[in-house]
Amino acid sequence: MAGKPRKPRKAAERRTPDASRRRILDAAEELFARDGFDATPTAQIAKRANVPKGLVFYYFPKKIDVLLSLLDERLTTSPLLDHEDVVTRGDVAGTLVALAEEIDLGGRESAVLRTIIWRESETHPEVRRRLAELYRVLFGITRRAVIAAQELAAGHPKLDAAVQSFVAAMLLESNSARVEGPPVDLREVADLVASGVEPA
Amino acid sequence: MAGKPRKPRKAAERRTPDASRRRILDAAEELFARDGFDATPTAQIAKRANVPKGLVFYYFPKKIDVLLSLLDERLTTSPLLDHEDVVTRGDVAGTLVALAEEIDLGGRESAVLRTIIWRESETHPEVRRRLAELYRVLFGITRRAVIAAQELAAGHPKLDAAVQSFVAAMLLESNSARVEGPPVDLREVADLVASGVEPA
Amino acid sequence: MAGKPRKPRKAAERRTPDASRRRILDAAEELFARDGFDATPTAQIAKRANVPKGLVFYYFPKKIDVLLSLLDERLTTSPLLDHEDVVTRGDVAGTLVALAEEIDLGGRESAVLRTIIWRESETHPEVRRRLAELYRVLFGITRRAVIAAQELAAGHPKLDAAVQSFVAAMLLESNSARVEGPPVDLREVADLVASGVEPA
Amino acid sequence: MAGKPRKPRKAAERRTPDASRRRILDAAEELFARDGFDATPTAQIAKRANVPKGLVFYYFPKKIDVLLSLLDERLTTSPLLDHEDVVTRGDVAGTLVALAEEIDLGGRESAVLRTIIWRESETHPEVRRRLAELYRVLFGITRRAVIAAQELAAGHPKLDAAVQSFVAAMLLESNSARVEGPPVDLREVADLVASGVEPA
DNA sequence: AATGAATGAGAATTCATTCAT
DNA sequence: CATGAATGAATTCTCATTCAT
Repeated sequence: MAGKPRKPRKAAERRTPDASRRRILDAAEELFARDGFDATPTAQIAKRANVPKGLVFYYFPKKIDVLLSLLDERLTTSPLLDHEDVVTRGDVAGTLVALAEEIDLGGRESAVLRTIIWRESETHPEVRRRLAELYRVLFGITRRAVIAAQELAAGHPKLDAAVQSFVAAMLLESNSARVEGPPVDLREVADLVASGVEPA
Repeated sequence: MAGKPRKPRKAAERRTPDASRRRILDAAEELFARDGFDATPTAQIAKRANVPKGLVFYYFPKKIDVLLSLLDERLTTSPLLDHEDVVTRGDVAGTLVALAEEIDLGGRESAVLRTIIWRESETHPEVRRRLAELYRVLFGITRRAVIAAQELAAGHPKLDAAVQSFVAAMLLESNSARVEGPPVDLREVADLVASGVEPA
Repeated sequence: MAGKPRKPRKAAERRTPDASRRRILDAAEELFARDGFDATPTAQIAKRANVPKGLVFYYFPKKIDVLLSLLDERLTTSPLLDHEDVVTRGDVAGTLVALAEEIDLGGRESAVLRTIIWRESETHPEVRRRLAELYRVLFGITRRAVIAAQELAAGHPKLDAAVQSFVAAMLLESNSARVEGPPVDLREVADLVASGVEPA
Repeated sequence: MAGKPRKPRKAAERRTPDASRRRILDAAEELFARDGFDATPTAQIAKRANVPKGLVFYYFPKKIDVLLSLLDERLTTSPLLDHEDVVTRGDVAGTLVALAEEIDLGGRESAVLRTIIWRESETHPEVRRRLAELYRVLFGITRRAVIAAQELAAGHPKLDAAVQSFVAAMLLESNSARVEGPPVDLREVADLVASGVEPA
């Protein structure tokens, strides 16, 4: 080791601008997920993305912009939209479980989400705003799924409570797993919640 | 390896040893709660505690030890113990709501808890371990409260789901409020959850 | 984990990259030689090199890397190589004295060497390894010089002892002079040692 | 861990003042030998000596005084005196080898010596002075031993060179072993050196 | 005489950000 | 457009030394 002279780069393997930008976001996503936003130096992002350090700031003037871009660009294409396919008519519990699996807050794809949910929400107002929005989206999706599975639920007085309970359980489950805390059984929670909005 | 000798200063008017230590923990508690662990420099803790910078490290060799000590020493005396008084026999929902108010995850007293729950759990393995323990404690308290309110619930197949749902809701509620996300109505969740474990 | 963002300043008139790095090594060399490794703060190196503090760590992530780089890069170009010119055929003693003068462990050029020989060898395993290597090199050079001066010496049973004695004397001489201890007369030692490997 | 409240001490097991002082010196000797003077905090000395931190400074106002006291008090009682018993009349080489074994610069007893010889001699003028003295003592002992073994050597023109060579070899040997450098064979050096001062 | 809490001047190291090329 | 050297404020942590008790 020990600070050797640096070696010049070949300008040959030039990438398209877009490719570099994506590589940076890819790298940041992994690192933020693994180490958190604060604990990830921009230099490390650049290194993992295999781009020069300056380029990160070329595309994202402030470090927080990397996270913000991640949220903006990868939440819309993320599993947060369109979940018609998970719905099983007449089976609210089954629908909820399928939904949880589809959203998969604990999975690799949701790394960015977990980062902001469990960690960076207070760092920056922009991030906080997006977390609030995320909660809203989760509520919306879940509510729509329940109603799709059980039309009568639409006006049910316990619908909101059911939705809130299940979203809360999904969130807790993803975090509990992460810290090796006591397990949350989403299937059982789904049963409980479903029984609350099912016709007597 | 700290290099050269330094010259000390006059010692200030002596406080009792314990006083200084407590002042440091008090200051840290407030600051961690407000700004988070990483965003709180030890120098600021010292300043707020009105003690010299070095004293923080005299009592807590590593910064993380301040947080750990906070967790160790203030979680047992925290609102996490003894909640017999919130129980209303026969009223599971009422009991849960009272419990939530008593625990008050969103309140000032729980500032440290919130910090680790929502932010520092991944920073340090030690903290993660304590978060897992915290979840376990929350589950335990809630389960005992439900059973105390409704003896029949003890063997109820949905007891676990009910407990998990309500704990999850309490946690989500405290965070949702924090980020100004959509509100969680703990009373309604309590009703839903209670109906799941009540005798038919 | 360095906390909050800091705001940079205007970059000064640009030097060639290599220039800064060399300036740092130059400064470190002088300071390590004069004050020792531990007693030389990186800040002082930067100051003497007339570069900002951060640049030292840009090139040498850890302080020890400065010393290690010094050893790696300035020992090969140091007076430790090629000493054919000091050899006087048939005059082992004269050759040894000339060699000692050439190597000049006590001289300005050998400042870094002296530092690690007499002081930092135990600090860091990396340095220790290099010191062992240095001893080996000194032995090698000295042996080759003796053999070059006296071909018969090649297989002489006392060759090793002669080499070891003279190297030891060179080292002791450089240190004894440094601490104003009793003088070591290398010429006399050379005579003694030479008489041991000369043909009867 | 994490800065627990301190436990009061029983004033019962009071030691004699002298015992504490010696314990401090014992601890310092081991630590200086193992880690070097600079790298050994006074706090660690106190801990290993099992005395309160303040006591170190009670007996030794400055840290350097610990080292200085060590040199003053343990060099006179050290194996540096009286070596009549190692002398074998007529066998200079054997006498030198026996002497080296007796002095045992590489052994545990000489830890302090090694510390100052190889490391701290430049730290403080006081120490440097003592190192010079140490060299002088080593020279004296060795010279006396040689003369005792070989009376004729007293006026021998190569006596000084022989003494210097052997002392140098002893020093190099202890250091070379320490850093796992190439071995120095003191027996062979003794033979070489002895042959230089033996009658033809 | 003994003690351990108190003190603060550094020391090493990190890192977001700038900017000349 | 791209790049990597440059920058310095901020941070954690160390430790000899003092001193009230």
